[in-house]
Amino acid sequence: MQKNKSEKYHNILNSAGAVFAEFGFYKATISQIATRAGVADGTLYLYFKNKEDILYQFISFKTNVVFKEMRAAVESGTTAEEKLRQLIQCHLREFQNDKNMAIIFQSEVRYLRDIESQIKDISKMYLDLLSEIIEQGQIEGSIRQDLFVGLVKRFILGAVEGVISTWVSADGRYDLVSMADPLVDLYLDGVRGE
Amino acid sequence: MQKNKSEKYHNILNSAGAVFAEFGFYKATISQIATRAGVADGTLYLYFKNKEDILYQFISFKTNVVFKEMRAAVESGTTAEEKLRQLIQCHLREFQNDKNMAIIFQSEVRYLRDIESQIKDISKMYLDLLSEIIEQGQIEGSIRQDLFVGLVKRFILGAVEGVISTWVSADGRYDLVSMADPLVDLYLDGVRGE
DNA sequence: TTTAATAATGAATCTTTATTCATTTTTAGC
DNA sequence: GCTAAAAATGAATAAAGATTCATTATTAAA
Repeated sequence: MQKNKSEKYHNILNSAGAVFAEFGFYKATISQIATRAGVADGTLYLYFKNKEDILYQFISFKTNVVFKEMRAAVESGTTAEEKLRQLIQCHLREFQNDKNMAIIFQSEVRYLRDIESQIKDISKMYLDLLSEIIEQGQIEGSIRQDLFVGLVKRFILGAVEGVISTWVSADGRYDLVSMADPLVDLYLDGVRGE
Repeated sequence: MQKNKSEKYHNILNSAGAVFAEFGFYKATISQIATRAGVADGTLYLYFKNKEDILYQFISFKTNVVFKEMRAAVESGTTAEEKLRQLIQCHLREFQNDKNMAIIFQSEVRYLRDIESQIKDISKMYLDLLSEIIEQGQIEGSIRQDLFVGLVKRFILGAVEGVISTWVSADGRYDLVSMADPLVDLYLDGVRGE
């Protein structure tokens, strides 16, 4: 198994992403991935331990990339509200720009239940970003004090994921990023009338 | 294949639910399900077309039950706010009372992408319930007019699902239903301070 | 009790694929 | 251009597990 992350490695990884996204992990076959990558079946085993490892590495790689972006986005804001807007915008942008990733994160991550790993911590990292933002907002006074923060975080992440999920179901036919501000407005002000 | 939904049919369905929830659809085996149900492998095929059909029927059955409950819950309220509270409470209660269902809805429904069916409409039915409530609220004046309803619905459902998902990850160790009111408060009033 | 229909069994079959590895091709240093 | 190491190939292997079906057990009516 090669050690350096060569061009071929990433080529296979991307092909795998496309195939997993289209068929799901279990229905996807090694041959499909190999064919799409333009290599022989056996070649995959020079770069990956096994089929599961391909999924694992895909998710792991994407997670790293996306989190770097997200952290940068958060740091680009000053107030809690700015940071939140930047985060949600970044989240939607990254997923919009990589629909395979969006689909896989949505459908396959659940299958990694057993695999103890950094992967379990995808949401955790995200929720930690949110924690920081919420705490800052509470200090600033822009966010209420009387909140169950654990619930608020889940509330925010759940809603973004729901929006992404709908977008995926709609085959990515509309602009996802434009949902960011309306969504944050909902977080902040709720739906109550009068 | 039997036609009437006998006791054995439901026994198998429940066993399947437990096994699917524990191992996931693809890692679950027919033998595991049969053993847990206390019947022979072949017996499953007297009641179900194939393995996928078992999952399909499980989801289908649970969906019907839960939707009956949800509709009743909504109808038990008068104002939009009451209806929303009842719906979310019912949602959380039903999932709390049937963790296998919660896990399966969360992890496996995505796999039915290809299967065109009433199952695709799980969220749709739910979103329709929400539509009614939101529209009523807008007429009453308890919900703002200037909302993108499509987004609001997704926002609400996404957040509940997120909360359920966290509860499942935490192995169902706390009371899910008690999250209902705080959650609805978030929908209504948001997190903004002062 | 006999019998015919119905239900259940579980070992054998069949299919599908992930994985291996003996062989071939490519690469790069000389 | 030669050669040894590295990389790639893809046919053969092996394992798993879904599904079938000939056989056995159960049921219920006469």
